[in-house]
Amino acid sequence: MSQKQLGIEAGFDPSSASPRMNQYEKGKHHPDATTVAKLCEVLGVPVAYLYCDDDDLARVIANFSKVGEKDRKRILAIVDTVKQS
Amino acid sequence: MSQKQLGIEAGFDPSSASPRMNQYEKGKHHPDATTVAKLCEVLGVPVAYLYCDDDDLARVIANFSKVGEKDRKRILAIVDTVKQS
DNA sequence: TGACTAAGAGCTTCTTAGCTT
DNA sequence: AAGCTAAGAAGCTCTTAGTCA
Repeated sequence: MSQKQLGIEAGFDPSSASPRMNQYEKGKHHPDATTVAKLCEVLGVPVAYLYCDDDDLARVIANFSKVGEKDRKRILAIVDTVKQS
Repeated sequence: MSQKQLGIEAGFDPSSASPRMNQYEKGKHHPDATTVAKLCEVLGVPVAYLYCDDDDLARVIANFSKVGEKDRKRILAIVDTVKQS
């Protein structure tokens, strides 16, 4: 998928979708939270995944919604063993 | 902790920390990603947690770094059973 | 066709100077 | 002290117009 096409599918004005996406990808400008959410939806990635710098946690975020109900409950049972402060 | 104090600890100019934080909390203005990261660091919350609208996944994100090494590996083993596309 | 960039119009936030509880 | 707001200064992005491979 081209930069331009991704922007168009995220709802950008088609006439400026190409430079806009390029400015984001090259780090010249930064998309706001709403724009990030739209791009993630098009790409099928959870927004939280982008804001995660722990590789292990990133794997969990990316796949949590794809595991079965039983496995989700097993994971929740594990994290719920943590003592709340 | 006061709004002002939180902003100061995140590195804002003390003379404008109070209105800035208030504008964020009341939704008048929106902090950029760098600012969000600093505020999360002060609050001890993973940034990914804020960008998560799935309550179950939010619990996992909030506590993943607090479970023991053995349990982290158990969780990773579960999510790694998902077939990659 | 697709990736990329400069420059300015337009829009947003940050700061100042307050008021209110 | 803490929460909150208006309004302008300061800063950023979005659009236009274009180049390069």
